[in-house]
Amino acid sequence: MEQKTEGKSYMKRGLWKPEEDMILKSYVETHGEGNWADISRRSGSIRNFHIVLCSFTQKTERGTFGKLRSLCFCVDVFSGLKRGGKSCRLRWKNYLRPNIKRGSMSPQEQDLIIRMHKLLGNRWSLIAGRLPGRTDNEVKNYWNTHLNKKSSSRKQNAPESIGATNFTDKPLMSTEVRRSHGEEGEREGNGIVRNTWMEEETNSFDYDVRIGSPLPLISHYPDNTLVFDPCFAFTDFFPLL
DNA sequence: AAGGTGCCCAACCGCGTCCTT
DNA sequence: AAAGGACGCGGTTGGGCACCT
Repeated sequence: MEQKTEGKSYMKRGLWKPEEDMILKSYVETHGEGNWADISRRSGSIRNFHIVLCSFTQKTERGTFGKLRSLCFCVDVFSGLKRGGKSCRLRWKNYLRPNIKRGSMSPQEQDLIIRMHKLLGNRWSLIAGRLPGRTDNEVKNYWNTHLNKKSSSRKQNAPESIGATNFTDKPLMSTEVRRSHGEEGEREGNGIVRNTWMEEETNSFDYDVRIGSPLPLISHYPDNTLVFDPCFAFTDFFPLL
């Protein structure tokens, strides 16, 4: 799904792929936040690229199992990430930014949202500012799907403590990541085994094409188990390029 | 098992504000 | 002071999933 936006080339839309996340994350870590329009503007001019190694551990109710390692080549930064600036900013702000808290709202957070909303109305960014790790989009969605109904039904019924409601935990990973890692389900009560891949660590290595940095063609990861040749056809790994 | 329905939430859109020139 | 671009915010949409019949 692509569309001509922002008066430039055709921009990709829809759900973000893990590779795109990786590229955006790499860009922001290298260049900092802001200049979102530059990400797509610089698209196509490969100047350097990152190698990112992610480790995941599989946690089940029977304990923690082996690691899944995924090797990702982030063709920098200047990557061919055909996304509009707005889309990149939103993705970073709502999902990729460090310290984003995922999972269900605690009773305290629910209570705070209700009280703040009573005070400020739909000023979601202000409300989110009082909830560390929560985004305005998340607070807004949460209000619209959970609290709005509850709040209106509370007007009809007797006022109650909001902490009494039993909310189920949300998954820890985004929809697309959960799908790509084959998450089975969270309904432990129904006999379905919890099977969640958790990102454990990420290592990245840079190769600068501009200045021909003297990084070796063969790199070893900390445990000396992986080898990488940057002359690789990395486009094989990035259908989006 | 298959189809219908409703819910959730990530992402998009439009508009207002801020900043730079 | 004006214009244009970048950014931020709130409203809305729609894809995918779970549940129901």
